[in-house]
Amino acid sequence: MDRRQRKTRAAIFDAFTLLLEKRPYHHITVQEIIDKADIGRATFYAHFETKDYLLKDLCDELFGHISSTATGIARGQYRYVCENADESIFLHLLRHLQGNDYNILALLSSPNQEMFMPYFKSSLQKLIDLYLTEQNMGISCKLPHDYLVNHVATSFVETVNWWLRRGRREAPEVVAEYFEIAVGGIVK
Amino acid sequence: MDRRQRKTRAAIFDAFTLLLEKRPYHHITVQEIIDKADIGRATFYAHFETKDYLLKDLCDELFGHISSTATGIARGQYRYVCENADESIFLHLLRHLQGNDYNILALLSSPNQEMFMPYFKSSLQKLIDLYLTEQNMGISCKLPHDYLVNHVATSFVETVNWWLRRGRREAPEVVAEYFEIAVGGIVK
DNA sequence: CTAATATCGAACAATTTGTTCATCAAAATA
DNA sequence: TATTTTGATGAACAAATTGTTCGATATTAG
Repeated sequence: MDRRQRKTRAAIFDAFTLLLEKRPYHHITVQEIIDKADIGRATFYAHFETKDYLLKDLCDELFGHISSTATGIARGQYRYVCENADESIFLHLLRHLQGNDYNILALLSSPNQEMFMPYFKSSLQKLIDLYLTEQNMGISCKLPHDYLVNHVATSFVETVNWWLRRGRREAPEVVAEYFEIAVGGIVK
Repeated sequence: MDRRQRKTRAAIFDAFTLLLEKRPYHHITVQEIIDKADIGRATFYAHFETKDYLLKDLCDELFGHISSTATGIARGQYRYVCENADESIFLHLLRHLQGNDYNILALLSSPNQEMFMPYFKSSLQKLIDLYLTEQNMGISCKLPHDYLVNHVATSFVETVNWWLRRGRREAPEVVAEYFEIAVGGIVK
């Protein structure tokens, strides 16, 4: 990819992200993005058909990254066992969230939180599906598989949102503990 | 309120609801609403400042109704006890959803499902908050009250969404059973 | 160096929004 | 019933925004 294209694309993503952190998506105009990114109008439309496609591409990049990281973790050494795991996969995710990827955190704390939830959730679902299947968990319980996956994924997303809404006062360990109490009864 | 006002307001709500059932909120134009409601342009703006306010008013009406019904139920005879309740409050809500209020169901099944979730959830939160506090439940467990309320409310909303996504194949009793298995471990 | 390609910026039509106003119709009131 | 008040109408309007086009310029890759 041409270096110019890369720079333009990055400039647009950065500008868009900054705007999304402050104001609701629907109130952000293409012109604002263009101004903040400091590019020409025609250039924007050479990269993205519409604002909606821009959003989609941004989300794919952000959560695709998390998703692959998560899948990597899922193949690894972590076990979802409430009693004796000293680092559950969910604690790991929380740490990962808090530490590296400030962008995702900022967006999940933004006025557009609701908009990003589905992306976040669906990347988690892949992970949790894999996880529950691999470890043969949740078989003994009477819940349909997809119901269970959805329930666990949603509960984690909501746990993160609760954490963020309160300004991340609790340590990841505490939050992970809450989450495991909340869903722990089912899959063990 | 003037009969003309009532009729106009109802016409707008009906038209808007019909449109919301089929197409995403952001793609619906004020002009479309006007056309479908068969009213004058100026009339629309005499009733609602913007499309956003119209949405808010519609939601207040829909979920305010559910919310007060729910609060009524909460004051009543129902108990959230998994083992021996022959009709939990949640089952009652599911029946109520399936039966009477087709509009809410249609909107929660629509392309705008995500948009209505927060309203649905917050009306449930009031109910669940009341319920858990009244019955002194969830005290023995180590979760913060607001975390617990949020978790239970979200789980119910997601249960309903799961049910709707699959075309309401299961009987309300079965769905209520799933829900109670999912959250049952915590508050007993 | 040269050919290909990305950016620029201004100009453009098309859509949508929200307002205004004079006129007409319906409701409340006396 | 007659009068007054209020709501509905629809056309016309400015403003904002969108997505496109095109010739000129700058940058990259080979």
